[in-house]
Amino acid sequence: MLNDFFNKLSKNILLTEADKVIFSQHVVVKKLRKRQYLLHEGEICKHVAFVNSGMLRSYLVDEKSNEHIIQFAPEGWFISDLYSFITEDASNLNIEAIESSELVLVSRASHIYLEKAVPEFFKFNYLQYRGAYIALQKRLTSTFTLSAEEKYINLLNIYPDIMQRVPQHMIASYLGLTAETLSRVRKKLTKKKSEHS
Amino acid sequence: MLNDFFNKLSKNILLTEADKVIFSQHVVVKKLRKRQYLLHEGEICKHVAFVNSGMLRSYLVDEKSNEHIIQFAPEGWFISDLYSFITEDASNLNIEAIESSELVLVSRASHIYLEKAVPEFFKFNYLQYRGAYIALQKRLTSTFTLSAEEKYINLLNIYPDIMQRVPQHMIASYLGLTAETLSRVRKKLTKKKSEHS
DNA sequence: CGATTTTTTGAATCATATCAACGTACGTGG
DNA sequence: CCACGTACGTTGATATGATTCAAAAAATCG
Repeated sequence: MLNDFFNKLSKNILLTEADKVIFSQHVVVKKLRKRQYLLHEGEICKHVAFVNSGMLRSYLVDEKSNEHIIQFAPEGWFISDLYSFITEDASNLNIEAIESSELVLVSRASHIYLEKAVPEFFKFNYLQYRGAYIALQKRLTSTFTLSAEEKYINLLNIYPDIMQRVPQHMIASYLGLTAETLSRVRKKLTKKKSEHS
Repeated sequence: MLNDFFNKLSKNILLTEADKVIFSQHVVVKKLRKRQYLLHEGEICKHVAFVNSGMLRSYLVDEKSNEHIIQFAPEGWFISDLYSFITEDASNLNIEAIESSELVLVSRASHIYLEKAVPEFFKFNYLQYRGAYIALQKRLTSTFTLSAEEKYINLLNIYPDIMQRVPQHMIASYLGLTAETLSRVRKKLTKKKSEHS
């Protein structure tokens, strides 16, 4: 059950068998069917979830009830509302499975415990946060500097297979576009492509 | 020279006098006059800078040669291009003093050394990265969900005195607006305010 | 003071959003 | 297996918020 989880950790840190035992005593495996939620806005985010299989999304709903996707988490990724998880304030995010998924959940208490009991896990989180910060900064600058078309192409460069897994309107939401705009962008691109050949 | 720096660290971690001695041997104090640069794009970012006094900005220039401000760093903040600093790839950011400033510089080698020699510094950076990630996520969502006017008001709520220190066109750049748009937003707001009274 | 930088204002333009309708595909229950 | 409902994607017409360009006004600096 926890193999993928341990493999992920092992890519960045050194995990002993003893560490794995400790982890296995402090994490919970959970399955979610498509469209089930790990977190609803208003709740306190109780877990960091590692995605063993499947895929989740976190999103926020604004005053005009438009959804804005913060993050996609396919297998091998983590997802949470870190702000709520740390502060124990109510979250304004929703986290939903967009495919049937298997998760490894780490509660707040376990997270704190594990960082002490397994110093390498503390280091792992250090690297995660740092990497997430850098990646998010890239996303912000592409939001500022690119047109709708460029944003879409840029995303495809980073995640070439994303269109095969994620509904188009969710991609639009992630990019900060409307579904209609993305549809038109794609149409224009396929036209360009056919002209080009 | 390093008092502000140590005070900043001490807000989140416990620093011993011995730690302070170690730090003092591995950091460099540098002064920058207004308009001087800590980093030009194309260079490798060699330092993380703590701002003792003054204020810096980091920004990126896009293909249309528009500037986009990534971060402001007034006294008490850190600034760097973390991506370039870590990977030692060329940076595409510029870091410039927008006021005469005094900085405490930590080189890459020193940063790595200090994280080992002063475990609390490792913890400090963990907290910094985590906090920076959360803050950046808020900024991204406000970019997605708010109008120009709302973005400006939102910024004033977070940094009430920012207009007193930063030229207006830089605020616009930080918010992802043109200087003209921000000027019009402000005009509209002062009108609203006067009507309201 | 003159010179440069910054902010303001106006008019035209543009990219994207909005609203509404339609087409298509999918999956579930009858 | 068909029919119906729901979700998803496309298309068109129109609206809108923000940008662009240009120039004047105001502020700042040496």
